Amino acid sequence: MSSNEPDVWFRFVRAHRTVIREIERRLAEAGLPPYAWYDALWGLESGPEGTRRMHELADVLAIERYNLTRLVDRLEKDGLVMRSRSDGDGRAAFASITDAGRVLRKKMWQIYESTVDELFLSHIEPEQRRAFADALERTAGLAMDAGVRVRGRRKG
Amino acid sequence: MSSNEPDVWFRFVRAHRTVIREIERRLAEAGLPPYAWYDALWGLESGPEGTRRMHELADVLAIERYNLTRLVDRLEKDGLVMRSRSDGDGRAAFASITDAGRVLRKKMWQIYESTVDELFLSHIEPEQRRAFADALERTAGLAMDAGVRVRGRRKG
DNA sequence: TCAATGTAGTTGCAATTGCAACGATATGCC
DNA sequence: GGCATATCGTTGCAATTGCAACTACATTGA
Repeated sequence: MSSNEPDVWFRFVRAHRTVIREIERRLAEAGLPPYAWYDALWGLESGPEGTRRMHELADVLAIERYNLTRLVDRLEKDGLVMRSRSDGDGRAAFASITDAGRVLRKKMWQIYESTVDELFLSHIEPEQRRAFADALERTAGLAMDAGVRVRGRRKG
Repeated sequence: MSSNEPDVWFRFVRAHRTVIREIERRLAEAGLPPYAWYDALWGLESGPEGTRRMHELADVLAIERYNLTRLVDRLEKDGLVMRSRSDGDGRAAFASITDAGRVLRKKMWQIYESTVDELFLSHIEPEQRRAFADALERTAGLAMDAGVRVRGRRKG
């Protein structure tokens, strides 16, 4: 069954699961919120004024919008994020990271970064990181072209 | 914030999500079961006699045991898998793929393989696949050593 | 022998996710 | 303008997942 080709993919999936699982474990052990919160907070903090439109944040994180809605619900309930609405486009909704959100993100970052370094980055030869990163970017980008946004009739 | 180092990881996560999402989309479109079923069926079919112990299969797939229990429940209900028990160790339970399971796996494989090829493999230069695969294997392996199995008191 | 501890698999329940559909706007076209 | 169509964000409900506890069996060591 294609002796070694799809093996890269299988290993990819396994590596993803094991690293994520370990990050979750260490965060929980430290009494911190789950992995998904970090990504969302960073997605906002890296945006202009710590703010992004909902659908844009969903795209950045590559998660579904209805899931983002409820993730932001949880973050908002904990005071880590604030919602607001646009004057221009009546449909638009924004989420912004709060000061408390920034503090928490930094705290999570310590565990997050060290775990990724230890379990993931350290196994990739430095001179391969660029090639690796490029390939992954092409992958994600093309995957989105191929289907993820087709729902929105971007092509077809 | 570490300008480009963890970027590999972010891209890794995004690539994973987008490819998985697209696989799920195409499987559903073809009226086939979700991605997880494929992996489980292949995990069994690739084992001796198409059979594995439950906890072994969970390790191969890098998923939690309680999730495997219920995944196998679903597969069994559809006649794709059969459970059996060991004579020797009274705790042991096995799962085996059935003929129907093999047929379904092959059907899913067509969509699965072409999607992975198109969205993932084709973006990795052939001469980098080995390095890529090796790095991923180290990653997954070490992650397991580091924590995943610690629950079972393998060290510490 | 038998208590203490470890392992395998499962289950109840709560949290999260996926799907389909909705209400509210916005845009294109006549 | 006004209708058809598209987008945005959300919600109800069903399916899946995560956590903690439990049953059953195995192993260890006094």
